[in-house]
Amino acid sequence: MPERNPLSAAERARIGMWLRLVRCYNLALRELSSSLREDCTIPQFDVLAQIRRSEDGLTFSALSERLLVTAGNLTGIVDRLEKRGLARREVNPKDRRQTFIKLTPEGTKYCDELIPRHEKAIVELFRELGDNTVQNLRSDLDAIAALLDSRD
Amino acid sequence: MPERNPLSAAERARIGMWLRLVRCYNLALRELSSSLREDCTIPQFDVLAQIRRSEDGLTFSALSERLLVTAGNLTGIVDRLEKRGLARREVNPKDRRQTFIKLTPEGTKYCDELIPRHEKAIVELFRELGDNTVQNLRSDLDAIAALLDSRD
DNA sequence: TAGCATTACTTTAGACTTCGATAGTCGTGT
DNA sequence: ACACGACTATCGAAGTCTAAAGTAATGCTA
Repeated sequence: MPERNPLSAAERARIGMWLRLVRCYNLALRELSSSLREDCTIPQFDVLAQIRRSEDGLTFSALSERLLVTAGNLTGIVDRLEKRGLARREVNPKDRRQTFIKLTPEGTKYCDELIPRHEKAIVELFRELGDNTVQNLRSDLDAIAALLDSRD
Repeated sequence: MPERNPLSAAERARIGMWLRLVRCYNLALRELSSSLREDCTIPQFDVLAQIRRSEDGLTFSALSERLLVTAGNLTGIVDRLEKRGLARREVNPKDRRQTFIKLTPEGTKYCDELIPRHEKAIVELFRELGDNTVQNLRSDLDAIAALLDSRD
């Protein structure tokens, strides 16, 4: 009998909220990745965008924290960016454990064309949403992020 | 000069909203998948949960629509569930192109233990969130989903 | 009933993802 | 000097994901 301990309305509301968040994430991500498809994968784009906005490049562990992915994962992504001539590795001479990931000049040019295009795609995707809906979502999602950041 | 066409406040708000949504999704997904880790991957769980709540099983294409993944992807996931003895394939005798995915008795037992546990993990993760925050998020996310569903 | 488009699943190739193990490197304490 | 523990990036295995091509079954239509 699965009804042994039925959920309260407040509990069901939280589950429903999560399912809706997952659905929105997946639907939007599909649109956005198909709008970049010919140029770049989303993970590669995320790495490029992070490096672009930081002078002097970023280490794998710094990138790993910002993008919420494991460092092992980044190895492959950066390999591919390097192979495309968009990024390069540069060992930190002060601490040879660390490797900075930097943009090549082509990578910088590439970013300056691609980032505004991607931002436009995001804006376009949510254009019809009411301005106050957007504001509410921002602050409510901030509340969730604060909750989750403060765990362990 | 990347400042050629600066974004309006409303545009920046939409981009910020999306970035927050991505962050919340990733943070929460990490917690939830680690709470299932020893038992099941999230995609396998999603397939099990869908089949569990539908009598007579589901076809690959029905599952594909509900879970927003490609059918090619499901082949591998169902293979693994079959190998674990939790699910089985059953060709539709009325239309031999279709395959129903059904739970084995062990699969049903497994679901009835795992699903409540996963629901509890979700509830626990968002417990501290205010009830009206939850309600607002539900309806605002519904607005996004409606927007995205109505595309092409 | 022979051809043809459609539908449903599988396969393939390439990319992403995690975890756990490994190998260098650094700093510290002895 | 040197051992120890901590940190950093890489590698390997297993799983997830997509798009595109392949295969099989079905249905339409002439």
